[in-house]
Amino acid sequence: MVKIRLTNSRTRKKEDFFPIDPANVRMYVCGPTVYDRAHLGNARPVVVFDTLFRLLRHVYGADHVTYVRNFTDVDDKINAEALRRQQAGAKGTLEELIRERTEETIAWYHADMDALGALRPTHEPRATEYIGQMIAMTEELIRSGHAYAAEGHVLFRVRSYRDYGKLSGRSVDDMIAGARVEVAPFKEDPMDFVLWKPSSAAEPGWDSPWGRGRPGWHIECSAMAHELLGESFDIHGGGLDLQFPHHENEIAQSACAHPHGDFAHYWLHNEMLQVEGKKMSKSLGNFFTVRDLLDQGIPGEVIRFVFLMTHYRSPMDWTADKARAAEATLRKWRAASASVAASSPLPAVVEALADDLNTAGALAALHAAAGEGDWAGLKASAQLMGLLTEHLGAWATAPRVDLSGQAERLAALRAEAMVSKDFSAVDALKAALVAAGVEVRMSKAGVELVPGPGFDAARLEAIK
RNA sequence: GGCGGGUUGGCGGAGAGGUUACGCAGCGGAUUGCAAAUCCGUGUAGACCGGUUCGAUUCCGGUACCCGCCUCCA
Repeated sequence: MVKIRLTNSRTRKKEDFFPIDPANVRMYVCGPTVYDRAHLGNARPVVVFDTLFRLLRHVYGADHVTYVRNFTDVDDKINAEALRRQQAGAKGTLEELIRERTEETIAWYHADMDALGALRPTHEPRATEYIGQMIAMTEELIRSGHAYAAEGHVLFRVRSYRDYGKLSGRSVDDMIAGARVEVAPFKEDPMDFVLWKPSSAAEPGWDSPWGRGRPGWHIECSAMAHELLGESFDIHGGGLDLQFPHHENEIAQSACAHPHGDFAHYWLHNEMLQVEGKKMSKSLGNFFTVRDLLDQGIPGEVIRFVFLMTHYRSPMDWTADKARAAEATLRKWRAASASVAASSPLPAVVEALADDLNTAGALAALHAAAGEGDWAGLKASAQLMGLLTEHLGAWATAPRVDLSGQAERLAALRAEAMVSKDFSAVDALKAALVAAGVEVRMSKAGVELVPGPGFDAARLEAIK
């Protein structure tokens, strides 16, 4: 059995991974809020944890891993978008427009993440389908004294959980000193956070013991993880920005509501994404979605490769340069392994992945395999990482065009030129072919024409 | 202010207390009418200052700089 080691944010150490039940390894990852297209930053945890999912399936068996990633479909940005549509004349109630918006966004999300070669998780629960469980959990927290109702809200009593702040290395008192917390008259303590809040008529709401309202953000993950994975499970993942307060709050709620469980054993956090050295933000004009890149003709497989070039715990810089390098490598590997059947993943690749998901090291092992001409091993290993798979490969398939006529013509001109020593006609045709995106290979053996990345059939037609 | 992370050769980016990372680019060569593609060869890097050690880029301490979170943006 391959020994997996993971850096546990909770202990800040790299630890051997021991699942609670090897027959059912369980992982929960915080998913997107479905109000708009996923931007590139959203895609990083998807690829990171997809890679971990694939590794776990490889080690424990495909049927022995349960991966849950939620859709947050209760959110003020969704409400705002639905309201905007209604005011713009869209038909339907607010609830219908919200549902419409989230359905649409989820479909986009699936399409975009599929394009990155991410497997669908075992379960993709939507917050709106677990409101009952959230209410039940909130009631339990009130009953056990960890939460209190006030003015239609229910708040978690942070001081009632001794270990609050442990995951992110903060103390409640330090945080109060920072004083960047929402102060509300009904809070016992400024750090207390919302489990339930009242909804106005213009907001979606559900009936509850505290009146019509909606859940706070953090409770959904605790409720869904409990429902689908149990009181204790193996891995909880997400972006580093979620470590505080989101994950801290999840732990507090879950630990207090289910004192006999210990929630997640291993916490994994991926570092953030940057673009050309800067944080991606709308104000800097470097904000873009996964779909934007795909529409520009950058294949999802290339995006995935670029992500895997950097270890998940380091900030990753997206650059056009890296995309170019990744595309060149993938083209080479795809061409070389196209007609080869995948064997089994190389030990060096599996070991690199098992060592805290060292994807950069795994890619290096792939390069080594390429150097040795082990295309069967390379293909199997790359596929373990979600690369060189069937369904991602369409972009790299050379256009099916018959270039034999041009090739014969070029060969004839060349043969003449060899005698006359006047190569101008040969060079002119070659230049035209290159301009049309055709790779021209001439050797003693003959002339070979291969459609390249920028192949342009129209320009080829123009050559006569 | 609090907490956390980082600083590796032209660029990207890993591992390992002492032996070539790797990729891209570059350079040299083979090959080619010239190229392209391919192949071969080629790089005394480790922010700074101390400490531990026979030996540190790798461990420990400090300094500088950068970044993230604490503002429901992953």
